[in-house]
Amino acid sequence: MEENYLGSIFEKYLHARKIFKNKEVLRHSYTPKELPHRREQIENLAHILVPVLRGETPSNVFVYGKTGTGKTVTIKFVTEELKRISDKHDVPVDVIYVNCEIVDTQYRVLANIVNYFKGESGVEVPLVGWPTDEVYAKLKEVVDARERFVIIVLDEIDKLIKKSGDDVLYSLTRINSELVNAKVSIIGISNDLKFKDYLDPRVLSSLSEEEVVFPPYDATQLRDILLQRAKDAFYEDVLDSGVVPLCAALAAREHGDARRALDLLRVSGEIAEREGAPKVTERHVWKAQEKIEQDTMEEVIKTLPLHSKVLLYSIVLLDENGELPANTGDVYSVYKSLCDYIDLEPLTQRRISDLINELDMLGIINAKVVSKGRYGRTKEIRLNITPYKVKNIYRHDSQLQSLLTVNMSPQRRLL
DNA sequence: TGTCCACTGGAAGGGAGGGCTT
DNA sequence: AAGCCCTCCCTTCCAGTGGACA
Repeated sequence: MEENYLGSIFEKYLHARKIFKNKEVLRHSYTPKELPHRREQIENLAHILVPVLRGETPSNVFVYGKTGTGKTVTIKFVTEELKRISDKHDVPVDVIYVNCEIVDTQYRVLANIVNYFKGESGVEVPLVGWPTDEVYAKLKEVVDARERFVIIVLDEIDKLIKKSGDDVLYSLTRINSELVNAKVSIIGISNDLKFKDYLDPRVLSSLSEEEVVFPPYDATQLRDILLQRAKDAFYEDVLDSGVVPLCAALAAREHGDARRALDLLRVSGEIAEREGAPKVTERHVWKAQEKIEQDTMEEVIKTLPLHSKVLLYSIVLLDENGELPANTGDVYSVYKSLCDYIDLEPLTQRRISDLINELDMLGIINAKVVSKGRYGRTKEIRLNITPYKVKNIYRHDSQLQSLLTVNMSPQRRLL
């Protein structure tokens, strides 16, 4: 019996038509051979970088665009192409890619650059320990070891500035005056324009000698991108004709995010595959949309700090009691009882007020400031997710499991 | 028209923790 | 190791406020 059952699962998969030819093509990290609708940006960047081939230092570049507008992939594409051509003409070019979301301190950025050359110089900077000055001196030494062009790509540069200030940029943008052999130029990538305000004007003017803007894709452009990738990712005829347009339309709604579009297409395929369906249909796309949204929401809630989780649970309880929308005071009193229950020192109402705003920003709840006249000014708080989902997530959280057994009387007494 | 509620949200400052410097 | 500094999280204090109600 057991074997028959298992057997039938295997049979089902054996006979199901294969969906994916090459799933890698749909990953964010994949660099396609062609980038639709980015010709203008590619040409701009090429113009900016082309002096390298004549032995001149190219301008620094500042690249701006929202997430999923193809900034990183375009830069990678252009720099790889530049390297290919320059190799052919015997112009030594090194491109160093630094993701500042991960490498987010001055020290680590400099260390990363020095370590890029460790094969050649034999110098390796440890993760911590050296004074920053020394790393910088070492950097100059290894970079200047011979005549060459060094292009430093600082992706998510806004994160670096916000965390560590603009000292790194200050030193990197004027490093050329201290080098004899090598020339350095910088490509800064950001999805936040406001971060420029934090920059020293001298750094800013030096960094944005040239600027390249990546506007969001519209639905038609997203469709072209998806079609191009789908050709390599899926077997022929497994995609219903409505699938790609729907993925494109849904992603266009989310500020034209190509990453989101690719995720949708990939997850749709995965769902179809798991169902053993012969084709990917629009129904699978809707399911994928729901899954992605749920997954991100779940991830957000899971990584919430403890007090925010307890706070969220008090809103869940109020919801189950039919007492939403509630105001700050109500939520705070339930929160305090819950803290009491699990032996947690409660935060002050002032702090909770901020945490409520944070939950609102994350889209988990809605908090609107209203004035109830005689009855004061407060926030009106609503839940944006079903209580069931929250409980489900807390089920696996050892600190919060005990909350799941708590019920609330209509007088808001915990039972 | 004024009062007064139930907060809001700014400001200042404490303390823990982490990284850099000495 | 010790000192310093910065950042983050949080508390305390408080002036400010939109509008129902008298």
